[in-house]
Amino acid sequence: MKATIYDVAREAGVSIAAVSQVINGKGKISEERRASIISVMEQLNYKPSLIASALTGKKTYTLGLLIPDISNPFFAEIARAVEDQGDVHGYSLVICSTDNKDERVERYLTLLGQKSVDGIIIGTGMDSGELLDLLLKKSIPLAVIAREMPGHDLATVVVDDYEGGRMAARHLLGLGHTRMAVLAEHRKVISSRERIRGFQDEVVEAGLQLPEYMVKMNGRDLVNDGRRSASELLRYADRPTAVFCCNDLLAIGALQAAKEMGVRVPEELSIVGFDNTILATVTDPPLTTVSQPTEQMGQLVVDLVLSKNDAAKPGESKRVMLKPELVVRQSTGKPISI
Amino acid sequence: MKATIYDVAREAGVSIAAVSQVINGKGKISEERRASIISVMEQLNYKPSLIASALTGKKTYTLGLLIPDISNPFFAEIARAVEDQGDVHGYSLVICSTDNKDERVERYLTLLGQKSVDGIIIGTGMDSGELLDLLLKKSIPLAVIAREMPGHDLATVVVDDYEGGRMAARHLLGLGHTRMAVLAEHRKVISSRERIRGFQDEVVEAGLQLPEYMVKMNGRDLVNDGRRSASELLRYADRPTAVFCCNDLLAIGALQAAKEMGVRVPEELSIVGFDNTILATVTDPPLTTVSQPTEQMGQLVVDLVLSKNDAAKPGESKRVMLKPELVVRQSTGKPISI
DNA sequence: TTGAAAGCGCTACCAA
DNA sequence: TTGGTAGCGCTTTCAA
Repeated sequence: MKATIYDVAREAGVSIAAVSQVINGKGKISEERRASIISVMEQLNYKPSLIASALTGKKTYTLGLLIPDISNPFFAEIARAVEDQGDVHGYSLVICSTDNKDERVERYLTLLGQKSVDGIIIGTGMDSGELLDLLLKKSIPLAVIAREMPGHDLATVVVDDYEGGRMAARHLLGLGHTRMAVLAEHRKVISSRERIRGFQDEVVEAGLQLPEYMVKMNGRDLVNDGRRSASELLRYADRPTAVFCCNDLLAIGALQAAKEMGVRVPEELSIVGFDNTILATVTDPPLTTVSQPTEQMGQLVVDLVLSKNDAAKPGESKRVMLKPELVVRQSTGKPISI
Repeated sequence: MKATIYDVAREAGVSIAAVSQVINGKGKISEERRASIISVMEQLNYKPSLIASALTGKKTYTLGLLIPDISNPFFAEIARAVEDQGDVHGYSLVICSTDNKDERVERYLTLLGQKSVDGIIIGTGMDSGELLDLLLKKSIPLAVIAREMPGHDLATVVVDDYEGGRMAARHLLGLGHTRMAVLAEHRKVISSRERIRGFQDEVVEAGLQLPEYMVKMNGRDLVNDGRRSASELLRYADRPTAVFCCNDLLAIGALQAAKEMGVRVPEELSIVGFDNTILATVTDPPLTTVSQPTEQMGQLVVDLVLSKNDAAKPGESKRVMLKPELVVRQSTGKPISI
């Protein structure tokens, strides 16, 4: 069986209060008692139960991370960054893959609440704003990463999605493209919407159009849905010479569609991704993509949710918006007709 | 503030015992009391604290997963499978990326112990067998995935690594290769060793050799280390015509090295990976690789650690060994000299 | 300095 | 059926 504080106290011939003191390094204890207690603790291999300590109002040293899917390399990278920074402060990480389904979001959120985690980091889309209020009422710190959470004043770390979209468009426009398409995620995903908006604004400012039928929404199975959507685009009589994909997974789908249909990339179709995951470096051809600084984002969001940062003006949540960066590889080029 | 069982009891005009009854669906309560209590619970948005309930000896509904790195797509897939199956039984998942460092393994293991998780799934290498015994003594169920844990009789789910190595070798031999090399992980990683052993046995049985200088060990930064190792191999006067990589990440490194040095794949160098991650489908050329059934593995290991499977003979731990599968893509071909 | 004791929120046993 | 109550393991007053 597991040793408890009572075992240690008995063995050391002291009260449990004394043992608690040395565990927490507080209070006054004579050096010899402390030493003897410590030695007993080691001997019994005693480790204080975090459950019990949490019940007395202390921390659980657990953070929750809500993301669409841990097997999506982008979120896996975010998770790793969050885990590492949490680890720095002694926290461990509960992973919650939501598939962007409200039902899963809801279930996970209440579960994390019941487990009294010390903070929840949200990196997934969700409709259920009420749930957040509930959590807030239970005074669980919340922070948002890689997403906006409109209508809620939460600490947030994002990349400038709008600007990222503009960068992608600027790059393609600069190459001379005039017929461009977009592969987006579910419309629930705000970052995706922002990227499209930026892309579109830039295109329109250049005096061109982004007709609605050139913008395809996609479901959960990003690669395959992206592939299907791209095939459709490529079957148009006025098929696009370039496609901006709201993440690398969709871009890979587009790449596959092009390959299947014998459409050369980038000669006949330029493809731009988003996220700059490891995937973008290994595709054929390597993907031009908009990069997010995942490591920095993970660090910042953990510090925010744990309020390890310099406290902002009270009542005003911190917002950090990082700059994306365009990484040009070989999946983009001049349109062949030019 | 968060509502407690006392709030509910007071509000409903009953004892906390009654409330506890309806939470756990046990004991006898009249239908009306039950209904009224339930309505009060909803009204107060009461959710029982899992911390408190865990302290009374019930489960924590938390599982720990130790893996080298969640940002490695193979382990991200495993994690997703484990998470989903855990979710089926109402458990959430704490992710622990160890980087295969004993120090991290140790820290995470004791942390999980202090948090009284209901089970730990180990998918990382480790030297510290004593720690496991300690955990076992504290009666935390353990199970191993995608690894062997020699010297410990633990429930285990693996793929037949040895056979996987043989399959890779058979494939390359069948293509006519005679000078082959291996890119392996750190020697601490047993699965890697088994894969090499299988590969080597098959090669030797074919009357060929696998000299030691053709086997390169690699560190934590798999892609880059793989790239470096592959460059070395390609600089040999008797450079190999094929290389078997113990995972897809190493294979990608090899691919990059080949590209950098102008070595054509598969014409001048055939590359075989292992794991069949999403990466293998997007590389240029797509990777021939040995596939592991991650989803099935995740499901099985969760059921094992929760003993949801049909109980084995007591005292005898369950072992499940799944068959790998060779997925032939375009990174392998006949050696050019033939 | 030290320790007795009152919780933390919930479960489970036992008496009413 | 119901509710009082003794813990679960630990923290934290508050006296001694």
